[in-house]
Formats: sequence, structure tokens, C-alpha cells
Amino acid sequence: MNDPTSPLERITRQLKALAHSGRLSILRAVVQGPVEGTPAGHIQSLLGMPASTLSHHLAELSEAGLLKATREGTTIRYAACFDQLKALTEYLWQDCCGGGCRDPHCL
Amino acid sequence: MNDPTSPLERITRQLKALAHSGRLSILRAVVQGPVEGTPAGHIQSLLGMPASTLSHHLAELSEAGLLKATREGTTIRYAACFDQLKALTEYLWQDCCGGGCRDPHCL
DNA sequence: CTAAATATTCTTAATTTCTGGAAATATGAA
DNA sequence: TTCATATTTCCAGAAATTAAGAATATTTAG
Repeated sequence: MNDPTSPLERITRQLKALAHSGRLSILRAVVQGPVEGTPAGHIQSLLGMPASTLSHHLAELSEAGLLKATREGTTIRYAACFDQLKALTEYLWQDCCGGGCRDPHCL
Repeated sequence: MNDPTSPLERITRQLKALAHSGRLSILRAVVQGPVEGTPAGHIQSLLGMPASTLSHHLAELSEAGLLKATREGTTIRYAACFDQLKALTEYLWQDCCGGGCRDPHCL
């Protein structure tokens, strides 16, 4: 039941990562940024967040598999993992929302 | 920025409510149950969770607007708020996943 | 090598969340 | 009213999260 590799636990972890207004803002900034990723420093100046705090949140989003870090010189770019984001929203939609309408005449 | 009625805060609150394996299981049980709602006691025996703990989680899901409670005699039925669930997944999809692919040739 | 720029880890404190037993509440029946 | 059932609220301790300053690491330039 507490298998950390189970789908339920993975989904929960990803939802936890998203369930924070600061991290949600970070994700939105990254998603709206270039496909190759947005430097941590750029996100920082964009959101006005202390570097150490930002780093924690970036780590949590990365460990959840939602962001991918790539070093480029002294900067580190963070890019969104769209496949994971897609899988997450699809899980929510299918498993938790019943794929749309649960009303009998809709199925 | 901290307006509790802002879309970002509402979304965050709903994600927080979902970001817990126990609550996610509760939601799944409710979604799979009858449209008119599932009695709290039924969820309890289904998931084997102490009544008070379950009640806390049901309250959190309800306050987030994801579940709707209806009293029926001594039992209280909980039903999923599909409109909210739909709005949440759509927000995630549109605002956080860019509506699918961010790759230039996909847009 | 040294310095500068960029980010992360360390550390500590404050806050919040989670949990579940016990008590309280609400409803319907006898 | 009194009892039984269903559920919630109260309470408290344990555990996890959040925040951010200071110190540390990594990489590039000179």
C-alpha cells in the first residue's frame, strides 16, 4: 500500500509538488519559457524569490519528475517534462473524474 | 498575491486536497460510486480508515469544492463535483501544460 | 591559480498537516 | 424520552513542510 513506486504514490508526489502556489508559479514560468529550459536565475528574478527557497522548490519539482535540469555553463536550465504532466492530467481525468461525465446517459 | 479567492489560490487548495494518497483514494472511491453520492460509512469500511480521520479528509475535499455532502437520514453522502474536477484538470492542462505540446511545430 | 557568477546545501525556526481516541452532535425509531 | 447509529468536532502529540540566511560547490573567464 505504501510502495513508493506505485502509480498512486507517484501521482500523489507529483500533486504534492504542484500543490503550492509558489511552485505552481514556477511551473507556469517554465512552461511559458523556451522549450530548451529557463535558467534558475531568470525564474528567480521573475518571481522575486530568494535563491535558496527557489532551489528547494525546483528540486521538489524535479524529483517529482515534472521538471528536467540541464547545465549550461554556470547556469542551469529547467524545462517542463510534458510527458509527465500529460500523464498526470490524464490520470486525474480518467481515474478521478471518470473521463468526464458520470451521469449514466453520458457514458 | 495572497487573495484566497484568486484562481491560483483556489487551484492550489484543490491540488493540496488531492495531494494525499488517502484523499486520492477517497476521491476515487466516490467517483466510482453512485452519482447520488457514497455514504461516509461505506467509504470508511471500503478503505479501512478510522472515522475521525476519514471525516477530516472528507472535510478538506469538500472545502476545496471537490466533494459535495448531502444528508440522508443519519448518513451523509459524498458526491464528486465534476464541474470543479473538470475545471481543475483543464487549468492544469491549459495553463501548466500549454494545452499539450510546447514544441513550436506542434502549435 | 584567482575571481566572479550561478546555484545548491546546510542549518535552524516557525508553521502546518496528519492522525486517531474520546466526546459531542444529529437523526430516526421504539 | 431513551436508545442506537452515523458522523463530526475536539484535542493533543507526532511528523512533515516551509522559509531563508549563511556557507559551500561548480563552472568559466582572465
